[in-house]
Amino acid sequence: MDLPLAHLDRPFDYLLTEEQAALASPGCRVRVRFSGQLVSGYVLARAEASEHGGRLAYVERVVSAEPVLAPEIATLARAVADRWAGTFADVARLAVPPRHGAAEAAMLRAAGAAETPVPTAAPATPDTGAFDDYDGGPGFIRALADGESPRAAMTVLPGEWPATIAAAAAATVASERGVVVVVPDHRDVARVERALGAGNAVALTADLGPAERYRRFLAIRRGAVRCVVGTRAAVWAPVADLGLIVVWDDGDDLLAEPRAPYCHARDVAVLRAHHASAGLLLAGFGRSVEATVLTDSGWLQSVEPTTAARARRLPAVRASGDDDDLARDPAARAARLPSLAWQTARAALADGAPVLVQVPRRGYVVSLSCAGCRAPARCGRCAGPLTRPAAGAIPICRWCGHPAADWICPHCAATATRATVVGAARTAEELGRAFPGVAVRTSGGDAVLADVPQKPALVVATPGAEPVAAGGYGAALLLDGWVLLARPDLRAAEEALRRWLAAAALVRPASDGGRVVVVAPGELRAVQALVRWRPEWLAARELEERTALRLPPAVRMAALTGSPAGLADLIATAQLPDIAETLGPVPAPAPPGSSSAGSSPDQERMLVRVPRRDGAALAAGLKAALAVRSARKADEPVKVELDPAVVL
DNA sequence: TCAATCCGTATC
DNA sequence: ATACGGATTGAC
Repeated sequence: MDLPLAHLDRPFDYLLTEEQAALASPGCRVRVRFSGQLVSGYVLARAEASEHGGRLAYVERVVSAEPVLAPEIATLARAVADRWAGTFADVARLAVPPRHGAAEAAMLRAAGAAETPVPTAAPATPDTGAFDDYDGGPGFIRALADGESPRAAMTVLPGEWPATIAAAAAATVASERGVVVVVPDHRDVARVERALGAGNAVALTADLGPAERYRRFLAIRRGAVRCVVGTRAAVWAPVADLGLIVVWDDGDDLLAEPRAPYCHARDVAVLRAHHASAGLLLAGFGRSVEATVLTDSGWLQSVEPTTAARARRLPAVRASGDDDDLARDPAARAARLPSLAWQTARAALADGAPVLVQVPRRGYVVSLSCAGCRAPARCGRCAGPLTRPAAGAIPICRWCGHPAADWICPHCAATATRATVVGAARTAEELGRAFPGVAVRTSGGDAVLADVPQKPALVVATPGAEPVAAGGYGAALLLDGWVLLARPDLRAAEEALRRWLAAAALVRPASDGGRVVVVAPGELRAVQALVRWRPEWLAARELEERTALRLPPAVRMAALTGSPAGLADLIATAQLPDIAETLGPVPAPAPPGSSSAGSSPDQERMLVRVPRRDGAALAAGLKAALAVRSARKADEPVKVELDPAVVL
C-alpha cells in the first residue's frame, strides 16, 4: 500500500465482493480504506482465508483489472526495498508508471479489435560477429542463443557499441526469451533502438509523456514486447520470460536513482538477473569498481578484447603535460596548446578529419584572473589558462598541468588571483583562434549534437555530449585532465577514465591514423590506464586500494543524514551488526542542486560500514530502526542511503 | 469519582 | 498520519 511510514511496510488483508473478485487479480491497483483514509495499493495475492485475527474491511474500489505489478516485479521490489532499507511503496513507484486512464482504455479497445499483438521478431540483421573480437565473447553469445544465462562484465572496443548490444539481444530473442537494455540517457536509447532495428524493440524513457509511457508499459506487461531499451527505470520493465539484462556504462551516475531508496540500476539488474535466473551483461568502454567486485568473486565473467582486436581497433593514446612536451614549435607556442596536442590536432585536420575536444562540464572549470587588473592568469611555461583544482590549492595550468606556485601578473605584478568561471563556449573561442580557418562546433548543455560529418572541424564537447563522427574522429584532445582528477571524490580516477574512454572510443583506430592526447601527467594511474587502454587494470587497482582502506564497494556502507538529535536517536535505536563501525558525525555535504556550496545548517552525516557479507543485516537493522522511529512518530527525520554515491 | 491528558499501539 | 484505549493526574 502507498503508505509513507516504514513500520506499515507490509501486506494487509482485505475482503473482495463478488464483482470485485472477478476483476482483482494479483498485480492490479486497488483503493482501500486504511485507518480512516483512502489509500492506493496493489493486490499482491488472492487467498481464501486470512491470518489476520481482527475484522477485515472490504476493498473500496478495484481501480483497474490491469495487473500492472507483475509477480516477478513485486518480489524484486520487496528485495530492493530490503536491500536499500526502503519501503515497498517507494520502490513500486519506480517500477510501475502512473496510471493513465485514457491510454488504458485505448489499449483495451485495440486489444478487442485486433488479437493480442504478435511478439516482436529477432532484430533483422544481428551482427553475430560483434563478439568475435573478445576472449569469451563467442561463448557468451552461444550460451544466450542456447537458452542459458551467462553473466559477464565486458570492456567494449571503440566502434559501434549499440551493434554489440544488439547482437546479445538477438541471440537471447532467438532462444525465445525477453531482453531488457538499460542505458544512461535518451541519446543512447535512440542509438540502441536503431541498432536493434525498427519494430524490434520498445523504448522506455522518462521524456515520453505519461500517456505514451503507460501505453508502452502496458504493451510490455501484456507480453507483446520481447525487447525493451530504456533509461534507468527500464530495469523494472516487466518483460515476460526474461533471458538477459544489459546495462551499458554502469559507472554513469545517471543510473543511480535520485529518489528513495536511491538504488542503482546496475545493482537492481544484478538482483533481478539473480531472481529471474537471467543472463546479465555489464558492458562499457570502462570497467566500474562495482563490476570488479563481481568478476573477482566469479559471479561475473570478465570479457575483454583479444590482443589482435586491440591492435586493430584501438587508437594511439598519449599523455601530454610532461616537461618535455613544452612547445618548441613557435606556431604551437602561439597557439598556447601543448605541442603534442596541437600537432596531433593539426595532423588530423590536414587529413580531412574532425577533431574532438573534450572539456569538463560547462561552468565547472574555474579559471583564474589577476586580482589587480583582471587579465586572465596564464601559465608561465605554455601560456595556457590557470585553474585551481581545489579550494586553497596551488593554481595549475589547464593545458600542461604545470603548477604555478609563484604566479606574478605580467601586466601589473600582482600576486593574487580571483576565480572566473569559463565553460566549453570560451574554450571553443580560444581554440578557434589557435586553428584559424577551421570550423569550431560545440556540443553540451542543452545544445547537444548527435553527429558530425567527416570533414575538418574542431568539435568541443562536454563529457556525455560528444557527437558521433561518421567514420570516427581523426583525433581527440582531452583537456583539463588535472581538473577531473583533482576532484575530492573517491571515484575521481575511475570517473575521469570513464569520461576519457567515452571520447577516445569515438576516434578511428591507430592504423587509420587515430590519435588521442590526454592533457594530464602521464605517471598518474588513471592516465596510464587510458594510454594502455586497460580499464580492468585501473578498476582492479582501485578495488585493492578500497579494500585496504575499507571503502565501498569493498565494504557496504550506509550514509545517515539528519539533525544531531535525529542521528543520535537512530543510532541508539538501531540494532546493527556487532562488526559495524560508525564514522562521524561530520557536517553534511550540501545536497546536490542547492545553491550555496557550504553545508546545510545543523545537518550532520554519519557513515556506517560493515563487511559486504553483513550488508543485509545492516540494511535490516536500519530499516527496523526507521520503523520504530516512524511508529513513535519521531520528528527529526533522518535520510538513510545505502551504497551512497558520495562517500566523503 | 470523573474528566482531561498523556503515551503507546494498531491501522486489514 | 490518526484514532483509540488504557494509564495517569488533578480537582471536586
